[in-house]
Amino acid sequence: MPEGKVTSLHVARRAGVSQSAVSRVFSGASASPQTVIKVRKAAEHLGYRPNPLARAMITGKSKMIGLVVAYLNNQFYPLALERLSNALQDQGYHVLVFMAPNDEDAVEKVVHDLMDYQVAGIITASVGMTNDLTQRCADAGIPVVMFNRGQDGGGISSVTSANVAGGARIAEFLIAGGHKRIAHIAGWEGSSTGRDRARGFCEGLAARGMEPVTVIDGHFDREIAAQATRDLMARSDATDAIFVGNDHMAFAVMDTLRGELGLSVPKDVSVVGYDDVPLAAWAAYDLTTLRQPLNRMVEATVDTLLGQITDAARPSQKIEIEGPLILRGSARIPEGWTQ
Amino acid sequence: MPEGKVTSLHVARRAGVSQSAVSRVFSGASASPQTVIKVRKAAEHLGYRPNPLARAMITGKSKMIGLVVAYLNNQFYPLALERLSNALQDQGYHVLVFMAPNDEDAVEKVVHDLMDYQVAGIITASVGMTNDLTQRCADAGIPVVMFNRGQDGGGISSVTSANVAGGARIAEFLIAGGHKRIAHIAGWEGSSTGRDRARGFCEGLAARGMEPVTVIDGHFDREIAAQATRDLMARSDATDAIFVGNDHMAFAVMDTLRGELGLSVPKDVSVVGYDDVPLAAWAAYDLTTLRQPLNRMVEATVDTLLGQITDAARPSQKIEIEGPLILRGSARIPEGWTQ
DNA sequence: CGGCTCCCTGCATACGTTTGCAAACATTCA
DNA sequence: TGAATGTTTGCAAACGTATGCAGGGAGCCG
Repeated sequence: MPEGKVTSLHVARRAGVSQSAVSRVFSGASASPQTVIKVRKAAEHLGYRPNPLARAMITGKSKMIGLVVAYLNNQFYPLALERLSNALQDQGYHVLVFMAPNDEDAVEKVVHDLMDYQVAGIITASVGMTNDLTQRCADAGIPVVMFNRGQDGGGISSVTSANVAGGARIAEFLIAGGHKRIAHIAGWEGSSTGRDRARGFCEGLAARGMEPVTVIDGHFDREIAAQATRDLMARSDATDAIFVGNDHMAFAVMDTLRGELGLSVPKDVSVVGYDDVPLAAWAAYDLTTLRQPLNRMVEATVDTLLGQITDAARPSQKIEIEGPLILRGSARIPEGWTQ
Repeated sequence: MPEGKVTSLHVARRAGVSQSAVSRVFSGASASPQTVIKVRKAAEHLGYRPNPLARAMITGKSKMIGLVVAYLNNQFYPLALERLSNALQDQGYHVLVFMAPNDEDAVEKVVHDLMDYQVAGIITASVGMTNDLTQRCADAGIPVVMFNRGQDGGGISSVTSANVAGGARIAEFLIAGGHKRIAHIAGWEGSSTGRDRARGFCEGLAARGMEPVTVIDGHFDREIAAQATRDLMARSDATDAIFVGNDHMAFAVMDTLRGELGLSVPKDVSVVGYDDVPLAAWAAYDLTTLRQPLNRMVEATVDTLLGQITDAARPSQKIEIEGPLILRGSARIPEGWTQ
């Protein structure tokens, strides 16, 4: 059995061929059947494994995908990470994870680090990028896909759920449920996701001649959402329904309503979230929410990214995936409501 | 401004020195102050950044740490990942994430992939490794630290909380609370963590002349824990307290007790978990649990790993960190109980 | 049988760094 | 002033792979 490192040269010697031949066998270039057999056999005997770093040096592209993510306390993102990583592993790629606070400089620094590693592509989740930065990635030949966030500007790919439609759907649902004073604790206004859901929701209400009691920015943060709930319920006009910009905040809203204010959900107030993270289905919350189809979003993200990696000319695309409203116990269900 | 790629050679030319000089400046080797200045200036002007892959080729060690993790649905692990990644980023390292089901072959495959990337070290979380495999890593000069899991065999480092002591502490607490029929839904028996907590718990009971009503393996799984709860409560001897092997399962136990069986926690049954993930503090669960000091565990993990990386001779160590019992509303608090 | 094409193959170079070696230089001390 | 010592520096050889190029062989057709 072999010592330390075994290289393509060792394999070549043992197989009685040149190093190039070994390289060609393992990089899928053409080689005669006999050569392939000889090389494979020698390689197996020696326990040879191609060195991906050396390969990356030559080709300029490593088999790594950079994943930039701001935080993992919202259950949605760990799951996305898990699925993304699995899907990419299946395709022979590996995930280099970077945490980056959601500010411009930090993201820029992180992306530079990623470019140093010659990643084949970048996925950002819950993180924004300036158009300037995405342009520089494009110049470097590194495709970028934004996951669960969009960008108005130029040619950057993104995969989101149909947030505007989702917001509108929830408006429709709450109105049908007979709610009269509906409030919205929105996602962070600095994110397309938060803005789109809010817009769809307000448009949905307006289409039926209503408007929200108020819209408060919850910044996707538990504490802020909890405080927003207190403020909201302290007002004189009794709010009877709250659409919360994501599940993570919705849990805080429910905790505040029930635990702190002694209100009943949905008897006193209906609560609807967005995401359908696993926790939403657990009995303690049983949250009615609009599902983001995680599996399909991950699939679309991987497809788009790998597509752009193998075919640099492929144009960027903005993919929106519709998700269903999941009816549970946190919001009154309109009579005769069919999914 | 520079085009495409700028290498150390470009910098060398502009600074009027040799390429080696540039390398020495950036790798921290000795160089005269004037050379350093000339090189730094030229580098900045050109926007030079050393290529970490080329460096890894030569040195045999990349600035990447492999992180192997089985699943991310237990909130504890995403948080650990987040903290680990941040701590390592601060030290100039980056995290290569691999998902691996907890079986021997899969882990072996994944570790080989990691070795191909010449990672400087490996952290496994919620994943076991055979002694044979850790030996091969050691042979390859790659230190391994197991996070939240131990290993009986030889020289492998691990960082866990003091699971035996924690289990015993919970036994003490539940007995002091006057519970008479105490059950344990244990963590996976295949994990040191699960075994140690169970052992400490049983020993703690025994020390006070009690023994558990029953011990069921919950496999760290929600569904299995829920079923265990049903089975448990269907028995004739009314269980009045359950110690659950981690919070993730404890939530399922509470959901089942309250939502499905209509029991009250803690009036009918006290529930105690293990981990103190953020969700445990949320009003909907308000779970009494033994805290694993995540920050200190992460710190110890990073210290140990980086220590072994910089000093290959450093012996492996098994670190146990004690955590406090966090009193909340899911278990009856003994009168006069002081932390 | 000659010429043509086509497929394999080996040679040599390139990728961007680190590092051993020896030459060059500066510094100290006798 | 000369030798001895220590510090910088450049040269060149690695690290392990991919790939353009040209030579060699096989096959086909006339």
